[in-house]
This record gives sequence, C-alpha cells and structure tokens, in this order.
Amino acid sequence: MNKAKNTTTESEILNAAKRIFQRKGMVGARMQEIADEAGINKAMLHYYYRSKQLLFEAVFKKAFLLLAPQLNDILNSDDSICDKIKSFTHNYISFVIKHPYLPNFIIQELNRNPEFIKDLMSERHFPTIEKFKKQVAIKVAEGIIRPIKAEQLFINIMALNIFPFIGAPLLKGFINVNDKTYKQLLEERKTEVASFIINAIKIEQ
Amino acid sequence: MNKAKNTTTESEILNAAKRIFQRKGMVGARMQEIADEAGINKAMLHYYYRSKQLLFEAVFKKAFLLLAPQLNDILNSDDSICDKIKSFTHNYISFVIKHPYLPNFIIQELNRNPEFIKDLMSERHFPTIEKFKKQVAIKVAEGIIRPIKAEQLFINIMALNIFPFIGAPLLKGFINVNDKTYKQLLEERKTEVASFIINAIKIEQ
DNA sequence: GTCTATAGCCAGATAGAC
DNA sequence: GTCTATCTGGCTATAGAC
Repeated sequence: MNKAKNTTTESEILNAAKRIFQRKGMVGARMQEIADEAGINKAMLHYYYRSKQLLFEAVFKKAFLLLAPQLNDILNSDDSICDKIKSFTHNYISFVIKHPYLPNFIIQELNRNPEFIKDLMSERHFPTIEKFKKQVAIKVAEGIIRPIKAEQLFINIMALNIFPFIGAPLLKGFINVNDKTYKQLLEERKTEVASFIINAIKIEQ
Repeated sequence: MNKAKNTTTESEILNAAKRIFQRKGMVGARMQEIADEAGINKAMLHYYYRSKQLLFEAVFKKAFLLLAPQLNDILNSDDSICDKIKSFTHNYISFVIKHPYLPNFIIQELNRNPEFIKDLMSERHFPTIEKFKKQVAIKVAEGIIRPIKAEQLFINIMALNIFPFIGAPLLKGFINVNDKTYKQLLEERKTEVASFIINAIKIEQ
C-alpha cells in the first residue's frame, strides 16, 4: 500500500534474516524462526523474497559487500606496506569484534557453494591483488622487506585477522580461557597482529 | 551373527559417515546419502548407531582425536621453539593437504555447538598450552625471542596453518588463481609458514 | 499487505518379514 | 544382521480470506 511501510517490512525481514542466517547458516536456518525474529508472518517472507534461497542470497551478498571493500585498504591504497598492515588489521579486527558472526558466515557458505565466489567477483569494486603484488615485489627487490610472495603474505594477513574469530571455540578450549579473557586477547590483536606481520617481513637496517 | 562381519559393517558405516559429514556437515548430511555411500540400507545406520546424532558424534570425536594430538608436537615437546614450529607446520600442513575437509568440519561443528569442546577437553591426551606458556616466557626473558604472549603466538600458529584450508574458496577468489595454482601455494606453505613465524619472533643476534 | 490454513515434500526413525 | 515398507514430524511454499 504505502511505500514507506513496504520498505520498512522488507528491510525488517532482511535484518531478521541476517541475524538468523549468520548464526545458523542457510541449511540450519528456519523460515519460521526468521519470521518470528522479524515479528511478522512466515507468508510475508515469501511475499517479499519468493523463496528461502533468494532471501538467503540477498543476505549473503549484503554481508559480503560489507566486508570485501575493506580489503581495498590493504590491496589498493598507496600507503607504505607497513602503514597499510597497521591500519587494516586495526580496522578489520575492530569491525569483526562488532560483527563476530560475519566471517564464519561468509566462509561457511562459500565452502558449501564455492562457485558462488565467481558471482561476487563480477561485482563492481571487488578487490584484486594485482596492485599489492607489484608493491610487494618492488619492496622485496629494494631490500626493504624479506623475500616473500605477495600471495603468501596476503594469505597470512587474512589468516591472522580472521581465524581467531572463526576458530574461537577451538582456541578457547586449547588456551583454556573463558569468553571474557578471550575477548581481551582479541582486543590486543588490534595492534599485536600488525607487529607480528611487520617483524616477520621487515629487514633490520 | 559373526563378529568379523559386524565390525566390518560398523566401520564401513563410520567411514561412509565420515566422508559425508565432513563434506556436508551435520545439518546438510542425509542418512540416505550415508547409507548409499556405505552401500547398505538406511535402516542399518539406526541398527548400529541408533540416531543421526549419535552417528555424527562418533564421527566427530574420531576426527577430532586424529587432529588434536598433533598439537602435542608444538605444545608439549622438549625441542626448541624454532624446531617445534618448523616440524609442526610441516607435518600439519602435509596432513591437512591429505584431509582437506577435516579442519573446516571440526571448526564448523564447534561453532554450531560450542559447548562440545568441554566434552573433548576431558579426553585423555587433550593438549593444553601450559608447558608452551612457560617455554615462551623463558625465551622472552632470555632475550631469545621478541616479547609476545604464548597465547597470541599459539593463535597465530594455528591461524597460519589452518585458515588457508578453511578460507580456500575466498582466498582463491581474491588471489584469482585456479585450484592447481592454489594447491601449489599450499605446498609452499609447508616451509613458508615456519619461516614467517620464526622471522616474526626471533631477535637478530 | 497481511494473515490463517493447508498442500506437498522430504528426512529420520521404526516395525516387522526374512 | 539385513532388508522393505511405512509412520511421523517438520519444513518450504502457496492458496485464499480479509
């Protein structure tokens, strides 16, 4: 009927779906649960999004487009490598502390359906590694940083940033700490990760 | 009837279940699919394991007990820190290249049910970080390695070893390589990861 | 646009023959 | 121990009233 109202219901559904899908995944989530979370009827979900699959895809794409552009900070900025690593890890870890389910959601659903990445890569502003590769190669040639493939460095950066969230239950077990202490460790990583990476690659003058 | 035959069917089921559960997860797996994979009837699964949940738990525990003891190499061996890091990363990455679904399976199911780690921790030979903490603290005090909390170092080691497998679809997308090239990158990591970590922590003499 | 009621399907589990 | 057939429940999706 009324445009504002439609938009509100539609985005209410999307937000509710986001919360449920991120916690339970595509397979584990229930349409009824999403409807309850949104405080509306289950039929409404189908009215606005036709099917569970389409609702899921809307949520997934939105989540991915929230996370991916941040990689431009490390891949396509003109700052020095060390500065990029410092600002990226700090920003990324801060962001994920606020949205702890996000990385696991993305990773899990990409593992369930790996071809999905191809759709995403066609998106505007999908970050690529090309510029970063050139920058690393130059700095290695200049003797500023140790010899390392940009691909490996990128994998390491991603691993150190993301894994502590995805592997939290496992790591809490081995380290044998409670949630509060683990959260404190994550806080420290805002600076710890950058130091670790920079020590690993920089050559003492 | 016959003992040998029982054991065979029972372990056939367990192996089939392992393959299906590791690819699809608890929620995504179908009992029919597991039965097909084992080449037997669906009713047999219930005859031997009573329910999907119990079958899953048998598979999960077995998988976990395959992976966890390897951590003793880094946490409880008497070698120097550098030697431990070298041998552990090499062994671990080699192992996971042969069983690529394993880490994601463990991590994913622990995220679905985080309290599950408590059961596992009561198992004999569950590795803990205590000895490793002492060793790191001593080496830091001696000025052999840079100041770092053992917990953070441990998280970093785990992240660098495991994430490349769990995040493979995502990383392949950003790095923009095919499966074969990515596999090559993983091979390189058998030595690359240790160098990276050791450079990050060691103090130049 | 929003609801209730229900169709239709699929999966886990069991009964019961052999 | 192994099978076929079936029960039962839960879930996505839709029909249709308001």
